[in-house]
Amino acid sequence: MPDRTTRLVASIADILTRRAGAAFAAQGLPDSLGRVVESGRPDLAPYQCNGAMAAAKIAGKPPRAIAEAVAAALEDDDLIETIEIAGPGFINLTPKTHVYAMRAAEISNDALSGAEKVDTPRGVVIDFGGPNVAKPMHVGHLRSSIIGDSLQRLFRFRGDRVTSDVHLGDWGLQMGQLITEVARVMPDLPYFDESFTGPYPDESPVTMDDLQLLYPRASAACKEDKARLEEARQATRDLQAGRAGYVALWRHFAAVSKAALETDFAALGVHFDLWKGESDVDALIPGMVEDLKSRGVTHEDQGAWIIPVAREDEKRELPPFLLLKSDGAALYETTDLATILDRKTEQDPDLILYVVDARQADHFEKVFRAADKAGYFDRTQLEHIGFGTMNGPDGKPFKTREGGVLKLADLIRMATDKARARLEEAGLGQEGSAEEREAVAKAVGIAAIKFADLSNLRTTNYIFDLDRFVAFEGKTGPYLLYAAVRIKSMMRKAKDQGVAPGEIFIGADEEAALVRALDGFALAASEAYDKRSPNYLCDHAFTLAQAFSKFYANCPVLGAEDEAVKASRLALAALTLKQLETVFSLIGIDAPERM
RNA sequence: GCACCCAUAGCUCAGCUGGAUAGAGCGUUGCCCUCCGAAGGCAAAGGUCAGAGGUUCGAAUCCUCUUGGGUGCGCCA
Repeated sequence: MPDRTTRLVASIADILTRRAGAAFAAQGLPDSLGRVVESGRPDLAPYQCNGAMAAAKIAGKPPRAIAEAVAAALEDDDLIETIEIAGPGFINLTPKTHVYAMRAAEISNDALSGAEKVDTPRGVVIDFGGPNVAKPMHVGHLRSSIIGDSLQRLFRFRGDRVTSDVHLGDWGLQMGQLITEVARVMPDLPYFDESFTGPYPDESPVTMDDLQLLYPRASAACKEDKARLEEARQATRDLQAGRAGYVALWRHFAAVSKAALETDFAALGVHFDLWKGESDVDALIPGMVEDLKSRGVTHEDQGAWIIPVAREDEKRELPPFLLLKSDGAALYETTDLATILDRKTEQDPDLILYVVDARQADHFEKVFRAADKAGYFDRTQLEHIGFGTMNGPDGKPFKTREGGVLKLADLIRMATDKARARLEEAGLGQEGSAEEREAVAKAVGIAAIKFADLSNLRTTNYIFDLDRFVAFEGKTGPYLLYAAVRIKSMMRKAKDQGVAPGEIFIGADEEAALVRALDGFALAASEAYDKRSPNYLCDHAFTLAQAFSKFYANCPVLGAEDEAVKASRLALAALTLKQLETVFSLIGIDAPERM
């Protein structure tokens, strides 16, 4: 039996890092030099440490001498098979095969599939989605929703206490525009009669479809006509001042919109803890403004109340934070600041993340600085998680063929249609019921969209190409689902044959490589967490699926001659499936039983 | 004008705290199903990492400049 005196309880790279770090420390050098990573030259060894070269400067010794001392110290290590020095001082490490077996067993028994919890869990509010009342969700909301949802899943997974908030756009000028538009179309409604004493009807005078038609019309009219715009502004002020008819009408807008939004988010598989909106903090604004005035944080400038946030030592021309417009009305900056106050009282988070289009970077910088300056919230605990836009094939923000914005619901339907066509074309998943086939098509469509979005670097723009996303070959969501489904199929077959997973041991190279891939999850999860970038999770899922495919092609599982090999390989397959599904749960996709 | 994001294979993109021969996927050209789902595997071709300096034993990565593209910049959200 292999030597099992040492338990790992960390990734293989981390354990080797500790061993190498100790060897550096023994030479009086910083243990951080011992960092071991997966090798860039897997033909030489699976892991490498480059610390000796960096150490040469500190120690004033040739790097090879340092590397040799490290190698000598680790020569008899119970985890290391070979340790070799190459080139100027690269230390190449090959772990003993039982290290892989031990690590596989650990990951298998681990609730987090090998990932690690954060050291100190924090309370985190994640603000994302950000849809508006009266406007249907469109592709512009897609990234915020998908990235934000993945982040809330990941932060929870790693142990933080997360509160997600959709932060509905329900309170600005757009509401006044809408109210005045409805007044034009249906002037006889009681909402516009100031002498009306109520009660107002329970039934909304407008449907979601009506709103979608009325809002763009109102918006365009206000752009063209100044008087029309002033009318909308006045209505906005009246609404915010509590004019009963407007408030009643506004409630209908909100309720009708929310119902539609809930449907969209449900289709996307995105959940929010809170459905708060800008209007919810309206009541906090007068007190906040008073507080800021009395403490001299804000002052009047050109008729408006501002908080200067530009700094002397920087060249950028950051405009001041606008607390109140010259007409006394609040802006979205105002509600964002008030929302910070609200969250401080309600959740008292250690961190607030705003998953919003990168184009709003300046806006958030102003809000964060203002919050800090007012003493409401520390700047370091506020983060704008910006993202690039989704562009069409022409490299410009995505538009439909008609030039309009594509609704989210239509996008999902398009993806599902394509997925269904591909499934039928390939003759896959056709044995189930019509309902099952439809569910599979939808799962594939959603996985295609989400994976394509999340696998891009968060900060860059990306080109939307549905055909590429829904392709079943290559680095796509559907391919990942396929990889998982193939394992599920194998597990069913194993059960039928009475084969059970057993103890994992490593014989073939592909088995070791598969465990190395599984082992990489801890790093992927922490990178994704630290950088607030789910693309590390996507990369990991794909790397793992690829490693499994190689294993699958070269290592017969149920066809293995030896019963112990069969049981070990089946356990590896089961473990891969488990971790794959864990990663899926973090990027919000779901593998069906068959497809 | 100022600030932010970006430029890597024909196309779409990765590249962690600077490390060896810059990686995937698609596409192209071969090969592999009497064998667990070939939506797969193996192999080949394909690169002045936008350009120029600098720091370093070592730069796609860090610094400066230039070019080219995207975005934002006082009372919309």
